[in-house]
Amino acid sequence: MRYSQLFAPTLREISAEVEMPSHRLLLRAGFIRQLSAGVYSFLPLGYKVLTRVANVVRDEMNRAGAQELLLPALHPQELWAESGREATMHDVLIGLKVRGGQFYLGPTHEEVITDLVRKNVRSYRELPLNLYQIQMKYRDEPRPRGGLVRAREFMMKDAYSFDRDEAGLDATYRQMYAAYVTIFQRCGLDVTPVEASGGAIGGKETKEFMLLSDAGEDSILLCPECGYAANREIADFRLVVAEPAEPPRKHVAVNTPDAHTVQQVCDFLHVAPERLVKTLICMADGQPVAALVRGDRELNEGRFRVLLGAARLELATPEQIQAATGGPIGFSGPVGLTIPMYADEELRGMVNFVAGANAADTHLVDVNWADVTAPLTWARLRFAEAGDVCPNCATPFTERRGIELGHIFKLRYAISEPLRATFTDEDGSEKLIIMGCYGIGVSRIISAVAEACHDENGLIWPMALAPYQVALLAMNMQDETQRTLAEGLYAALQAAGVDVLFDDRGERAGVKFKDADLIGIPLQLVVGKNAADGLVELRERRVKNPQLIAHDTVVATVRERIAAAE
RNA sequence: CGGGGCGUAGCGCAGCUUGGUAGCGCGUCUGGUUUGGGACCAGAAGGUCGGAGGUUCGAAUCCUCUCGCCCCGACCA
Repeated sequence: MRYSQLFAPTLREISAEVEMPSHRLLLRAGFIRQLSAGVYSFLPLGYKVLTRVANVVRDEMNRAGAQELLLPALHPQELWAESGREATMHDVLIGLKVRGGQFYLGPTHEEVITDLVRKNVRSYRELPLNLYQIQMKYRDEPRPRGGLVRAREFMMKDAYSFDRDEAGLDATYRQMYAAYVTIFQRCGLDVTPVEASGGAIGGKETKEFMLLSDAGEDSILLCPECGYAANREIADFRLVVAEPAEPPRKHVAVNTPDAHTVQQVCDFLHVAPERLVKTLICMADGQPVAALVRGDRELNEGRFRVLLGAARLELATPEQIQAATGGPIGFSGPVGLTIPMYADEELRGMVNFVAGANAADTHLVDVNWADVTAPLTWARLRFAEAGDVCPNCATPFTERRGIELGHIFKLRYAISEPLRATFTDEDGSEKLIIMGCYGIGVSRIISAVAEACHDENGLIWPMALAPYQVALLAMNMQDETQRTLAEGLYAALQAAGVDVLFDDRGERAGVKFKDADLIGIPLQLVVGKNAADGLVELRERRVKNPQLIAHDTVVATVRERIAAAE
């Protein structure tokens, strides 16, 4: 490709509003442009990288025995109602009216693929089946961010497996796990598999593939000793129970005007947050329940929701709190409460703690569990955090942020049951197909690689994903010797099957260097003053190690370097 | 959805506090000189100041509403 023909509008400056390095660089280097929040165009360079990522994924999926197909983006509303996910995924569904009824833009394709399979698969002889698609998905994200990291329209690879039985699913799952490890490795990413939550769809035994990064949206707890790694949403830990340090006293009410946050109460009473029991009033499918955690801890709402078996769980509004506790928000406490109460097991050992009095501007001090008369259920309610210890080896966790790039999990019958996707087994009985689902954020990988591979001058693509393998820079196109040599090398490299971007513009050398660095092509071939001696300069974007080589060895040397890099 | 920030020329920004001729840098166009790390000189074009309403003799600037975008949180197969 000749740079003079290429549509790659690079930007010298970019708005200070754009913060994430990958986002800034992808915009500056002319890979993507935003149309709307979370909606991006892929320009030629960005599209080439997207295609390269997709091809790596495709390659490994095919190798693992999955078959590629393409599914509709328009999904009839009835199908989503049938699976029951119209309700659970309501918030992200983008609906639209079409002649013939209500449709949704596909946010994921379990329903569509399962419908396809239930209509076309009858016998155990046709199983197992692993089908995948690489295409745009659409979600009404509450908050798009970070460019391609979280978009409303994004490219995703999703594979769906259909097996006869648990053993078959196990085998497929393991196969996908191995394929994922290879895919991320080929993309040059150091990805950490972590224990994860199945989310709204449920499903046990699930792994997320995380790129550890400060820009990540998920919190990961890592055991430096045994390698246990888990998303904070589900991370397990070994509970260290404190022994009561003092005899219980009788509780008393104290006036705490305007102290409705933990911090305010602590400041006012001069106690540490871990001496407080925080009482959170939640609405579980419309019914009020109380969750008690230590003042300095965070309630894991997802875990709590699963514990309650509720479909929906949210924090109660001030009005709902008033109705459920008789007091205003910020002053709730377990003493005298009549709604169902769940207390974090860590609280068992606490004595003489502080809690709300369910009355305005009032807290109770020296509260003890004996003071709580209504039934109380002990459970694990809080998030694990750095400092908690590994469930396997009791080593303290470290906590990191991560960008989720892939997610594999066993759906089992979560979709096939409501959709009645069955087959006839060897013994003539009708059975539900057991399913798995394996996603990779293809467009997100672009951001992840950009985030992991860049320097102050721009992007640095790994050879396998680079938009071009070599940037051929002619320092001075006016110089006949340079121009002729560069044109010759361009033709020779193309003939040798090298993907080369030839900067044939009339720009000054500095501009060409800046653009080449910004775009991040791994190899740079510089035709300049040494052209008269038949010499050109070869260097790597990553390390900037100029090396003079004879013009007639260029093709061979470049091919060697490419092979070495892949 | 809660909190914070920002919308002024193609891009990046200043001007707004204290109302009075809309500015700077980059880019673009023309001519010339340059040519190994985003050149220089001369000239030129280019703006409904996000939108609507209001206050005022007069609004980019003050007030109200609204739309869009960014960041933090909530949410997230």
